[in-house]
Formats: sequence, C-alpha cells, structure tokens
Amino acid sequence: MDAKTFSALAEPNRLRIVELLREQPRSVNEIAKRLGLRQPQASKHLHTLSTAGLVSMSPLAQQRVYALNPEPFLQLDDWVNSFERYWNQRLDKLEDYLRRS
Amino acid sequence: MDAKTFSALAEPNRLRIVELLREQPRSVNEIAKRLGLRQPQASKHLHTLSTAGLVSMSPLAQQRVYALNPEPFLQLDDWVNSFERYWNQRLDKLEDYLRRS
DNA sequence: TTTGAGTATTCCTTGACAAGAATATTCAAT
DNA sequence: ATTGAATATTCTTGTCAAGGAATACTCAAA
Repeated sequence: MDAKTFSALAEPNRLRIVELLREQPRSVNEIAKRLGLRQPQASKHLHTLSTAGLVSMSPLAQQRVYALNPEPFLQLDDWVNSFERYWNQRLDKLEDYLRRS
Repeated sequence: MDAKTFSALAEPNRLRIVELLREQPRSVNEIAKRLGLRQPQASKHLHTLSTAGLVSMSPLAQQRVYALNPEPFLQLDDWVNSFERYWNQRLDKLEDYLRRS
C-alpha cells in the first residue's frame, strides 16, 4: 500500500472533497463553494489529489470537472481486507506472544 | 471518516509498522530492528499510532508489546465500501453532469 | 479581439512534523 | 540498593505543506 494515498487523504479539506465527489463529479467552483474554500485552495487540493491519482479531470469549456478514480480506492479496500485474518486471531496471538516471551 | 487515521498512516515508517503488526503483536525493539529504525523513532511512531487509536500497548516486564486495534480499520473498511455505489454509476454520472451543464 | 468567467500558478509566511542526539524513566535481577 | 536492559521523552534543526494574496492562464461569447 502506498503512503501517498494516505497522505492525500490526511488533509481534512481534501478528505471532504473526496467525500463530496463520492456523490458525483463536480467543477472546481462547485467544490469550493460547497466546502467554503477559496478557489485557489480548492485548485491546489485538487491538484494534490490528482497527483496522488485519486481524481481525474474532464474539461468542459472553461470548467474543469473532477471525478474520483476507482483504482486507489479498490486498492485501499484490498489493503484493509488483508487485516481480516488478524482480527479473528488477535487475542490468541497476543496470548501466544505473552506466553512465549 | 477521521482524517487523523489517514494522517497516522501517511508516514511511510508508520505504515510499515502497521503492516508488520498485521502479522502479530511485537515489542518496540523487535519493531525497530525489523524495520531498521532507531529505538527512539520507533517509540515516537508508536506513540503517534497510539494517539490515533491504531494500536494498543501491553506491558510485559520492561518490554512494551504493541498490537493493532481493530476498530479504526473496520471503520476504514466501512468508509471504503461507501464508494461501492459510485463506481457502478461513475460513467453515467459523468455523462449526466456533462450533459446537464 | 476584447471581455469576463473559470481555473491554475507563484510567492511568501507560518506551523507541523520527522530525524538525530542526549537524557530520563521503568523494571527485573542480583 | 545497584545495575543493566527496554523504552520513553526532550531539545534542536531542517524540511515540507497549507493558506493568503496576487497574478497568469484558458476559453467562450459578443
């Protein structure tokens, strides 16, 4: 799992942007207004999200419509699921460890 | 979803710690050695992970054994799954948006 | 071809955070 | 009581990222 993804989502405003785009694609101004951000900051955050591969952009006249990219989220899903086995054995493992030492 | 969780996982060494603990609980020195970290940095990262609620500590003599906490990861799982619906409709939604505008 | 709406970029300042080095703390064993 | 192993904390320094302000870019319409 790439820490870059977590980095991108670690910033509260970016997290809000992602959760807003979860509903549907939106333009920069739309995002800025809905979240109470200034346009330049919205653009910057979107640029960061784009660099991290979390969003894509589709030009529409002067507007730039941003949408979520599925891949990183599917990847995140796989990663989280890789912990499944652990939860079922956690207490046992801890006891093992403590007993073993 | 709390950005704090992503913040904690955004640091590469912390991410490696989490992925190491996914196998089983481990002591500070064990973690430090396996990841090639100095002991103080390992302690500091574990403290950060602990503050974020990602790990718990069980004292064992002078050793401190750290283990993952299930809750935040289950929460993360829920969050990621909340995007499911989106992927199935993404293209349609984008087309809608472009057509609507 | 100019104008204005929509968006991106640059520069600056400030705050957060990670590593390194040194030191403090905790606890078992002697 | 003292020692040593294991861990935590403090202090300092350098780097990076976010916001604000200003400006540049893009493109459609008149």
